[in-house]
Amino acid sequence: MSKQELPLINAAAVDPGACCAPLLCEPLGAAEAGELAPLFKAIGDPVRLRLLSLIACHEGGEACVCDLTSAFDLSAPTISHHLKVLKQAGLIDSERRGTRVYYWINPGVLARLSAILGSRQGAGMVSA
Amino acid sequence: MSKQELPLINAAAVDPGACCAPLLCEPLGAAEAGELAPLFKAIGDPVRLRLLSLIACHEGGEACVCDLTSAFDLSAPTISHHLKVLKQAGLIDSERRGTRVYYWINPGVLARLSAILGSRQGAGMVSA
DNA sequence: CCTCTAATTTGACATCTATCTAGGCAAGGA
DNA sequence: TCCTTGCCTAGATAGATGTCAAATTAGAGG
Repeated sequence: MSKQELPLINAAAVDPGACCAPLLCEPLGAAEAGELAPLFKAIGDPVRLRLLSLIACHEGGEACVCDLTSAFDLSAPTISHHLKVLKQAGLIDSERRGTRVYYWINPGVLARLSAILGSRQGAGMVSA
Repeated sequence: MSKQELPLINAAAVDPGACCAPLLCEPLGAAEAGELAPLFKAIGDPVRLRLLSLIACHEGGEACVCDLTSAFDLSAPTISHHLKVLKQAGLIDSERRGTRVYYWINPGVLARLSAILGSRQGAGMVSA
């Protein structure tokens, strides 16, 4: 049915020079998959996806926990838990400043994930 | 610390015309997050990530279950289960041909995810 | 009609996860 | 020193998830 749409992607995948979407290029090894999957898993939760977005879009590229908590109907410990998951996955980083803790996005990781899913673009151009 | 790297991303985010990385552009709404998260969750498992890659890279852009099962140290029902998850997420599609069932990738969905994570490129160009 | 192969469904089980309440720790101000 | 604010940790619990063995369906041939 939708097989007719595949050539477009595969054309990019076969491209020898700029080939950079492993997922569509060559079969992902078990090791690589074991490395990548936890990253996708981390953003595979609505709360964490929104947290990531809120942090990225917040003024100055960083947000304190109090800003984030107020955006959800969840308890503070729950938000804290999700932030921990994102941080352990390497998607965000944090720093305590006075009484507050600020979080910001680790932009390279997101770009890498995008490149892996995309057919080609976004690999080299975004990271730098 | 890594705040110095953000402006690049944000520059793209502020771009009024081509702005298409919601996650980095504007805070993701709960509804959108609830729609996107299951997709990331589906690829947030090493086995499913490899399955997706195996299918995409297989000759002809499609693979039968027997090809896939042999690549893992898992029982057939388990593979079947993961394929079902991927299919229900809309990432793959399938068709029975004789005694075998063939799976292929739904390329638009992957491109969309890539665009959402990427800072800009890959949004409009891949979908067509 | 029986059998063989390919794939899925069912049911069970152990593990993981999201969430909460209660309590603790750190920084700053009275 | 004591209180207040901001955030995290610990422990508990209900529900989701990954896996397998056993049973079931679907197609192709004897």
